[in-house]
Amino acid sequence: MTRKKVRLTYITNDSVRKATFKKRKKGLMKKVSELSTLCGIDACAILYSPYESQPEVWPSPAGVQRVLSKFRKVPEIEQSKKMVNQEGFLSQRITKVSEQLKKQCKENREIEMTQLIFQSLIGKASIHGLNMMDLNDIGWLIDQNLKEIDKRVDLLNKTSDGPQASSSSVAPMPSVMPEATPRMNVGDNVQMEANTMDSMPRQQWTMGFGGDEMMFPFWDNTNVNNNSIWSNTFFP
Amino acid sequence: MTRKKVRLTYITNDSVRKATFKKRKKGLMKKVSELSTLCGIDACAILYSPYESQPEVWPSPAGVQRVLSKFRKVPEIEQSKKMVNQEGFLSQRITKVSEQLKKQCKENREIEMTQLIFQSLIGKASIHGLNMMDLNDIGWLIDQNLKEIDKRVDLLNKTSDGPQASSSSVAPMPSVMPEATPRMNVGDNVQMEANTMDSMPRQQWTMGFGGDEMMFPFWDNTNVNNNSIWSNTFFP
DNA sequence: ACCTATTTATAATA
DNA sequence: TTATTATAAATAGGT
Repeated sequence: MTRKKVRLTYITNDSVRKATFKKRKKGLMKKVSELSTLCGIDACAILYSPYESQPEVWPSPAGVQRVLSKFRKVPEIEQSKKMVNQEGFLSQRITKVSEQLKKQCKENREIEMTQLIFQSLIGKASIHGLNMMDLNDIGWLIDQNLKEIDKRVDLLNKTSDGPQASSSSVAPMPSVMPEATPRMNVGDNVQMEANTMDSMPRQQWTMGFGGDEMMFPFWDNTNVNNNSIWSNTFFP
Repeated sequence: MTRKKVRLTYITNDSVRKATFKKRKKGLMKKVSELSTLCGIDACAILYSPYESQPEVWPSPAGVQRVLSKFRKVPEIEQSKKMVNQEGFLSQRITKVSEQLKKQCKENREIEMTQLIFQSLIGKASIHGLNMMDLNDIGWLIDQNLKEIDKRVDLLNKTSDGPQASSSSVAPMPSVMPEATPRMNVGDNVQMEANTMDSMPRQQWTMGFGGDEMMFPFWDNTNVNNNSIWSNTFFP
């Protein structure tokens, strides 16, 4: 897990696999040891490797036997109860990584749109010709920024009433970093699950619409929320 | 292991211990899973916690049973052979950390002595009044630096014979960093083992002695190497 | 539960 | 193989 993000796949190169095994075995044993010490629990680990004829265990043969006898006393059906089996473990991870992916996509989207806004402001790009989805998101972003600004203005007004307005009571301005580039670190072997977005109708700023009314009310609201050219999986 | 280096001791605070258990259990299971996948080996882990009535295992009850039956076939005596038992594991770690400690002390010593030299050169300190051990080490350090310089001079002379002496063929000068401060990261609960130093007689520069002869040859060489005011556990 | 400053683990390399 | 180094991952303490 360094120099490169590791691909969670069988290592075909023999020497690399052996080296990895040695390193990770050591790390794993250390982890078991630490967990056992820190939390005062009974634990054991057993590893079979092609490099040793005998299994390698933690904490000791006797310790393993003790834990095992404890384990065997429990009926099979009971065992499955609170157990972390491989399938459950993997589906948990898939869910989690999918969430990460969604979050990352959203972040990337925000950076891209912010970039676009800045490019526009310095005349290096134009928002003319953008599609509705992009415009919508840009509007949303600008809205957010305006809200932020309002909040800060309020805060400053309030704090300046006091005898000694401590500047530290004001949250630091979020940096927008026009030079930032989108990141996409999702190299994991995970399929994005079906779109489960919860995008909501939102107020528009770019179009000059105010209040809570929807723009283009002649559109079907139930469809606006899902899979239309106006919305996407990114915001809010 | 973050925000603070963790003390490898039973966590007395209940809520903290539980939180730590949850986090580390997750991490451990992930590690076992990865090791199994990456290296294609059979492995299992079993944890007993006061938080669940049943043991928590990886990869699955069946998987555990399979590994266990394999394990139980091996005679007890054989099991101990290549096994990483707790005692062996800990003594391995102690040895390793002791080595780290020694290395760190040596590094600190080198930084201190280098600092002293620089302080001397800019008139902020004087080497007068130092004890023999310090002087000896300083001499050794200066020797090393001189050797380094000679090596570089040789290299430059050689490379400048060629038509295009690539400067990249010359190793970068080691930075001595007069502002560096000694580090001491050894907070582990490890006792430094008995001094096993292998310090050797060395040439002196500071005293103006040249060649291979020892200074003060009337001293017993066999004692000079170990536990004298002339030498310590640091250099070489 | 989430966040982030740090510590650890470790992949690639020498 | 062992050591070093640059990065990714784990996680302690805090919100």
